[in-house]
Amino acid sequence: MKNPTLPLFEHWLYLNQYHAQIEQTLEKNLTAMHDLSLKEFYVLYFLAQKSEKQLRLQDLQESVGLSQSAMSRLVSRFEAKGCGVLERRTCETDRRGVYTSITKKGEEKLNEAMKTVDQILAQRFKECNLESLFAQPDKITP
Amino acid sequence: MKNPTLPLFEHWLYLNQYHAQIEQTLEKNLTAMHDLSLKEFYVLYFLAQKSEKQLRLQDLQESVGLSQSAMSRLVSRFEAKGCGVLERRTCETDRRGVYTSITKKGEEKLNEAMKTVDQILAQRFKECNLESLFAQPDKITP
DNA sequence: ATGTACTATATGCATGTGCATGCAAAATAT
DNA sequence: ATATTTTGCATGCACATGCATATAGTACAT
Repeated sequence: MKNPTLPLFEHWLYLNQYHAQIEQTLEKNLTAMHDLSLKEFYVLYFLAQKSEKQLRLQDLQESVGLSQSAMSRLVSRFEAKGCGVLERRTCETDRRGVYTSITKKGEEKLNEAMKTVDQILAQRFKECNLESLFAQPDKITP
Repeated sequence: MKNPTLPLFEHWLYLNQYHAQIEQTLEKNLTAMHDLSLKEFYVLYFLAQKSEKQLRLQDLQESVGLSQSAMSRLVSRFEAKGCGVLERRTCETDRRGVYTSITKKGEEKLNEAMKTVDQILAQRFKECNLESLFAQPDKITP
């Protein structure tokens, strides 16, 4: 007797669309203005967060949310781009491991790119009625 | 003098992770329990929404948020799976166009799958402090 | 010390995606 | 009416991804 398409799902669709729009805007602007993919930006961000300015591939995958193989190749491509924001180095104490570290140049690039990102996020977060996204779905259509 | 990594971005990361987790759970469960990808499910949903139970490929792309070519192939593959939930038919009045329509069997499958989806969404929406996701970021770290 | 199990990353392969383009049908101009 | 432009979908191609597996190094058992 229930409505087969409950408003719960419509909420998800809305959230989905909202997320996709922001993601696409970030991707487009980072690429155009900083020659960075969004995921490359994430990598720089998570590296910069660490005081040692470096992370194992393993830790990067978890943070960014990619598979092990995808992250391995992402970092490879990123380093191969030759923009010098990133370095790979075999771990001395465990020579299976690979450390990826961000360079000074990388931190500067990150800071510049972060300005763009923050600007976009500020605008998007403002222009959208966020509360309605997460009003209790049950209470919207009785 | 500003902090180079403003909390605005952390909010985005949180939203991103939240979104990714739900999406992955939906994908996994739809595949396992109903032999449907999430995007196939979206297609069925948008078709069922229309009273005519059919849509142009063009309209489907927009609704689902895929490129024209991706949607063309998605529907092709979906039909080719042979589960009989979907039909493609050339538009009579404009023979360039293609109508995709959902079958009775498709609607039943959608309803079953929707139960799974709603169940997951209800759980995920509940177990997460959604308000904190969208508290005004400015006010969090003065 | 040697063999076995485990771990971290790299790589072959299949797949889904977007972009550019092709092709057929319709709309428009002349 | 014919030529040109536009539209809707299909398809070649390049590429990023996940899964499965290979490779190399480490840990553990005996």
